Amino acid sequence: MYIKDLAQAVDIPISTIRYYERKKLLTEEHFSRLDNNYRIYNEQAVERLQLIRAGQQAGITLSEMQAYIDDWEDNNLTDDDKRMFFNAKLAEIEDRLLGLQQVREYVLSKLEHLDNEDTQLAFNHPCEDIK
Amino acid sequence: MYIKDLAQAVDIPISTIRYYERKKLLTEEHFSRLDNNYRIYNEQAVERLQLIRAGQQAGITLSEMQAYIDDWEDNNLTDDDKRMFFNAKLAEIEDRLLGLQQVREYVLSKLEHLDNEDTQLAFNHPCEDIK
DNA sequence: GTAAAGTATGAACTATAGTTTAATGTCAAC
DNA sequence: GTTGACATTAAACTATAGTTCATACTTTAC
Repeated sequence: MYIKDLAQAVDIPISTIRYYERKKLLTEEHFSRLDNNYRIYNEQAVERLQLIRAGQQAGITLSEMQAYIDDWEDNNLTDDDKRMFFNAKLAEIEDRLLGLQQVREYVLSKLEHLDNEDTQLAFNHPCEDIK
Repeated sequence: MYIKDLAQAVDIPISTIRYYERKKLLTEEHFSRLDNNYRIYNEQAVERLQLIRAGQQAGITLSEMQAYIDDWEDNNLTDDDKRMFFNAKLAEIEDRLLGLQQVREYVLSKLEHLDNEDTQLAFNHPCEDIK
């Protein structure tokens, strides 16, 4: 899979794919080189890029992801280290999920308020300020 | 309320508060000046900063917020405009929630993998659900 | 009345996440 | 054998969201 094909497969610009490689988020495991020096990517590359995008959606930065991947792939860690690491990450994720859900409620309430406004406008009620 | 008090009230650095002012996210409506040129903030400032933080949680950039607040306060937006804006934001939030849940599943699967390893190694109890 | 703490300003600096550019190499088609 | 589409690199550039710095003025504490 040439870089162009990978870019199309995951809908990420070629320049960004090379940037991720510079940032060590893509390594030798994700591609090899042809004689002409062109990169040839494998399926792991697709998965890694999808994981990066999922992580970004979740508000995890590239360096956080990098650190996480490093820690995972470093076998200096005992199972307990790993468990602690993942439990910590999980707690962070749960926190973020909660926050995000709150913001969703907030946005939803604004939408409802707008809809109520419509019904109320007919009766000329004064509109209170939104939050 | 001096800038220090505001900073404490909303847990945002003083430098960031001044930065938001530079970015026009805080205006004359949110503070006045003493004779010595010190800013004195009002409750609206607290609310505005909380709104900014909530917006950021929802993935709204400062310039988006700036444009949105301007339009909102100039009454340039119809209710349908507002509805469309919030619906778009809602879709983005749902996206982020999905991404976050994917990452949680991924982390959970890693933890389960570790625990299964343990079960085989040490006859440990199966792992109860975390969180 | 001097030092420490707080406030002000503008400008430079930082980090993150890329994008763009320039210069060059490769390959397939005509 | 030249054109065009693709590939390579390093380096410069951009935008966002701040932070830090240098310098200076004000207020509070001792």
